Amino acid sequence: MKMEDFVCGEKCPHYKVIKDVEMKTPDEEEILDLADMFKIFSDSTRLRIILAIINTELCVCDLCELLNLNQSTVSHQLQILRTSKLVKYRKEGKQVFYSLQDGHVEQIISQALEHIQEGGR
Amino acid sequence: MKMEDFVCGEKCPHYKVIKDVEMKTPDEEEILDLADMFKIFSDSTRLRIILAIINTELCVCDLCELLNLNQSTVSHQLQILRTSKLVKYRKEGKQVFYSLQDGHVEQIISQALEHIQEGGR
DNA sequence: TTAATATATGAACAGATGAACATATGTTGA
DNA sequence: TCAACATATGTTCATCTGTTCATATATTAA
Repeated sequence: MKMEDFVCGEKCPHYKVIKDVEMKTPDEEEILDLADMFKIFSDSTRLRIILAIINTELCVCDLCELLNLNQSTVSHQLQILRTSKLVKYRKEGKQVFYSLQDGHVEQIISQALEHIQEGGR
Repeated sequence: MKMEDFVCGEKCPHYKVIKDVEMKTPDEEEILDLADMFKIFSDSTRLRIILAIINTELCVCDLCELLNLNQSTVSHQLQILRTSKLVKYRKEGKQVFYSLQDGHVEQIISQALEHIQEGGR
């Protein structure tokens, strides 16, 4: 990046600071992955599914009951969670039991929950 | 919830488990707030802005340069971040410097980043 | 006051997304 | 084999979201 490229000319740019930040920032691909992950959590239906199976494995039918959603909606969201490798599943006859892939998800969510609970300020 | 309300009749429902999960799950409002928070993080532009100001306050112009975005886009996203109380700002003449509201955001993001970096598995 | 600069905001448009419906797949037992 | 059940998936539609363009506001200096 050259000095002349700055929109604000020599008036505003904090050139050194920018260079510095550029160094420390995760690369583009990581940021996109990160955004994708948060996108999964950004829907309340998916979040409710995740919270439901945080300590217990549940079958699709249980999730429908618990969350009062129709089966199609639940299955579609579970597919998204499967694709993003956030949940694992186990088949038992006709039923499929879902649970969280690992503890990381739980940590991320409970951290965020803390932030919420500390009040809007 | 009554037994008869179950879609799967007496075949599938893990009644006790469901009751149990219901107890431990955060209430609706909290889940919605949580989803809203993740929604903020779910856009790569906003995420890049957040990551940029994670340790340094930056003016809008700096952010435009650093992220190679036009000024309108940055301002719009900053408004969203302001509204959700995730950033604070400080005016200095014509410029406005933005920084993170508190350390929680950083923690949530770095935790998620760890998850990403551990590989897709 | 006027011009230049930094930021904010309104409107419009393209693309993304979640829910619902219909239907398909797969499993079990008769 | 067939019927019942549990789950998955394709499609459509209404809604939401991010970006861009144009313009407004605010601050500074001449």
